[in-house]
Amino acid sequence: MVLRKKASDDYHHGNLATALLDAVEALAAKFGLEAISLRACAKSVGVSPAAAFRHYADKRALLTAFASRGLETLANNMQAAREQARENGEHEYLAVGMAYVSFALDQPSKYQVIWRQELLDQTDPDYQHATARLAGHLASGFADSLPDDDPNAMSQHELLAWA
Amino acid sequence: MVLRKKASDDYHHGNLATALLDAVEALAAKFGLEAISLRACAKSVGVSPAAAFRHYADKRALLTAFASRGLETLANNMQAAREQARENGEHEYLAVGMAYVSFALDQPSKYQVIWRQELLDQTDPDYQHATARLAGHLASGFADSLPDDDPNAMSQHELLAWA
DNA sequence: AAAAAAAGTTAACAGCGTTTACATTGAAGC
DNA sequence: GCTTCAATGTAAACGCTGTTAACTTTTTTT
Repeated sequence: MVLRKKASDDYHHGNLATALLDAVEALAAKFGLEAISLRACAKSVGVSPAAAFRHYADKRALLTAFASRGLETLANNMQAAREQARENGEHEYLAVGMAYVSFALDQPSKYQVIWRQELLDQTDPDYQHATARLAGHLASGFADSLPDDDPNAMSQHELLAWA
Repeated sequence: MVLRKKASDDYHHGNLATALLDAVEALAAKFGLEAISLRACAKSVGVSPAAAFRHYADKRALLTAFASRGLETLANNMQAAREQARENGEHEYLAVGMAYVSFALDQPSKYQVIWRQELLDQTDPDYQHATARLAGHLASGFADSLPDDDPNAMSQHELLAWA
């Protein structure tokens, strides 16, 4: 593991990979997913367009990494919600559903990219790991009711069909 | 209404608007939806790129017209299936579901573009008319069971949420 | 036949993803 | 401490994209 003192030296950025992910997040929130471009991300980070290719094989890889980060965050939220529900003796699958809906509402740009399969590389190991985690949490409440007034019932259907 | 004698004169194509739609269909079937470009469509029709803009405001309008044509076809299929089911005393909603699934399987490229909202102009009158027709047919069997082993149950959910 | 409208053309613009060749930097080994 | 080397940046170019502007040709209308 190599540690760096500053991220703002000059030539070397220090953390360009995650800085690019942050740029994706910011641009997606501002202009929408479709408007995202590698060049714009690079410019917003203050780096040349080609620099991005030192860290991601192509645009698809960058978006896949961004989606993976979002999936991991969502999985973390679900895990925390489940543990708290278990402590309080509440239904875990409800907590999972709530975490899902909260994520979708609070972070729409992160949420949307997760399901845009045509933009992602589904063979990516990190992505597969993240989706496996998420599927595990979703499966926790799947044997149950799927209440019709639950807005994420359809999305669970989707997830199952795709995973 | 203006009639033309030939579609292959020289300068004037005669039916460029629908020829471009056919080109979209052919290219989508061959290379996938994401690979479709205005320039490729124009070239495949044998016309300059700029010519497309005499008939469609932009690429989105072309894709929307293509989606509308697909939706109308699907609605026609459903209508025919319903009438035949009624004659035979069968369930109409089943016929509608069958027509839907058949369309999705037989014409995958047409089917896919229909649901790619981010590529379409949902304010387009033709598109709205087509979707309204389709929603009407789908609603015919919606009060009924939504059997879990019916592959288009989810899609009906989707359609309802979006229409 | 003249004028107007419709439907093409070529050429250009800015932006895109991506590659190639080169420059700079930080770390490792002598 | 110098040299070497890999990591990480740059600049410039390629071919592609959607789109526009100015112009030409054809068809229709008057």
